[in-house]
Amino acid sequence: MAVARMNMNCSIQSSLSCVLKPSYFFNFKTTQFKNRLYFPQNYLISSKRSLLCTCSGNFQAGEKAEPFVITTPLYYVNAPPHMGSAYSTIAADAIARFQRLLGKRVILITGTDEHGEKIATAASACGSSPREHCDVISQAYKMLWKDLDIAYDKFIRTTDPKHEAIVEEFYFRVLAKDDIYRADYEGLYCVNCEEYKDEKELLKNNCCPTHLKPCVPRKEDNYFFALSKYQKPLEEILEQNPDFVQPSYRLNEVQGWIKNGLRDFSISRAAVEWGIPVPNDNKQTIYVWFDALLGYISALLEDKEQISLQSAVSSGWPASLHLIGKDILRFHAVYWPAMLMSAGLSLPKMVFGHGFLTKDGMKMGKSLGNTIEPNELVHKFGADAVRYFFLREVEFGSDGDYSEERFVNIVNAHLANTIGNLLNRTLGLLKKNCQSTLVVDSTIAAEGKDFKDTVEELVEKARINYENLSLSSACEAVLEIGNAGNLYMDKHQPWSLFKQGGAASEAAAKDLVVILEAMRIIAIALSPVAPSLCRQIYAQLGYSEDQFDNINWSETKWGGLKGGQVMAQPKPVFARIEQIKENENGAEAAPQKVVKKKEKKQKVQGVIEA
RNA sequence: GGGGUGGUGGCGCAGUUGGCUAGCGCGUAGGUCUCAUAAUCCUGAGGUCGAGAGUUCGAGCCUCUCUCACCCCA
Repeated sequence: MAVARMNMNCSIQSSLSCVLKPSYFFNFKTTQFKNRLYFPQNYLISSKRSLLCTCSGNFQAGEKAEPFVITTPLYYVNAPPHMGSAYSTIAADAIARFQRLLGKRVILITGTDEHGEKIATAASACGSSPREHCDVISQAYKMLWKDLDIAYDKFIRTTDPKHEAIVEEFYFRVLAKDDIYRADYEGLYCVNCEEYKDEKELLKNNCCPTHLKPCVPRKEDNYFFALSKYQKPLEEILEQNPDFVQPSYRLNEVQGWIKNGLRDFSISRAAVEWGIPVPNDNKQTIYVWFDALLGYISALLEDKEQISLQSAVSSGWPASLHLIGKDILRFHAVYWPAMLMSAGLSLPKMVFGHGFLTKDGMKMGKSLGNTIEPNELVHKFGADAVRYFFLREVEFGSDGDYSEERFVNIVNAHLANTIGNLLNRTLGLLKKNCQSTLVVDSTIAAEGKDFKDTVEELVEKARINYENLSLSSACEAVLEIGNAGNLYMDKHQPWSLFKQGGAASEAAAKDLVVILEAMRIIAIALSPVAPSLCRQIYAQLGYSEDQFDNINWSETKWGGLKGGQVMAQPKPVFARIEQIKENENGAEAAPQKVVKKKEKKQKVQGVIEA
């Protein structure tokens, strides 16, 4: 229920510290390798291991290495997936893919939060059972993730029996700690929020500020979690691990919440049937926090494994990063750590709260009818374009805006014009002049050329930005390689050199190798963001699917392409998006830009003819 | 009401411990090459850095006041 009502963000730097080469260890923006949080007393049950780099060279994904566990929120199935969920998931997937490139064993967890009154209501509204409803919506999520190239490792549904078992065990642990008690609660309840509201925050007629519908008086005895007991420990944790909350500017807010005093919160509902029964009291069901958040742990269970907290935890807990939207930061940065401490489990290493998306400068809302439909977007423009746009154009952590015009401009300029066209023009020349075959090793071709150094510097820049979760800057650095490549082409003009023949022709052939090697590096470095596009680039460079599936960040080092390698037929890897706009009659007009240029040409011709 | 963040060329943003002619992306104007996905590359236009005052030899960066926007809390 609620995990999904949040959003996410995250940053990784610390935990990721492992890198491939010692030389990669300099220059981090933040206090990187503080890999681990220092928790008071024994909240750290598992992890001393990870602190320093566990890596050595291209370490293999060994069973023993601590995995990099990253989570998206578990999305609430009250409605089909929206763009916010897609954004969180795209970002998490890109980070996961980058970590895999570093050779880490990565577990990307996502899933759906399926309990609660709202779900039961939504289901009956369409005449189906809650379970049927959940099946449909969670399936819709899975399909969207497939369309968006999300390579998740675990998809946990909170209605999964093994999840329910974990929830129960967790509950007992906290109960044994004396952190759960029963109390009467009376107040105004918003059915849509599924929570009690403070009268102060309500609008006229006791309307909920979020749903604008009247809240109803409700009285029930609930079970409460003694959050207030954890005020001090939480303060200490944040003080000692300032990187725990990311982006850093959100830390103050979290500290403010804690400082203002923490109130125990209700963890059960008496009037809700669609949920996990409270152990020892089947008249109540467990409310979202003690249900959905546990999905991050239950998801770790292997299929044939014994279902217990211990075995789940041993499969990868604590998470390296919870990526969420800023709206659910409180629950992940305050409630959740306290719950974990109570249960004697380690805390996640980082919680990153990303920003919200707007459309054409306006907040999105169903009532406004201006939502971005992720399905529509991905079907219209493809996964690479959607992923690239949101990761590149929205500074990760901040709010960001979507407009179709901007989307098309950016994606065309970067993916089609800069990267796609660079590959295409180079392969065209290679085909015409070299039978699509590289004449020498890229290392030899680049001898004495600054270009190679430029590329290596930019790749390193990209790597550092990925590590710091500055995804936009990482994209930017990769794009700069493309710009440098186009510039190199224009300066060397291999097409003219080929016409001269002889030594000039040989030099030109080498230039093409140099560009293609840069292209190969781009394909690896951009693969976390635009995996399908990069796969196509790799294929055109003459590599197999298998080779692409096994790439490693260490291969961004110059020198991968060897003489004799045969390239595939040149074919645009990313087609420009031509914007079709309707004219006044409602009929489709030709793509705007094209029309413009044609007009220009005709004008020129007219002048000439006259 | 308290607190926070932010207001930089059309749009989105960078601007380090205050210092030479305020940068970048997209867009835009003109030019150029012709290998390429009407792409590339070059050049240009466009900014009183929210307003006002102060500190300073010097402020987009510091101080104060005001204003606008968004967020958190009460």
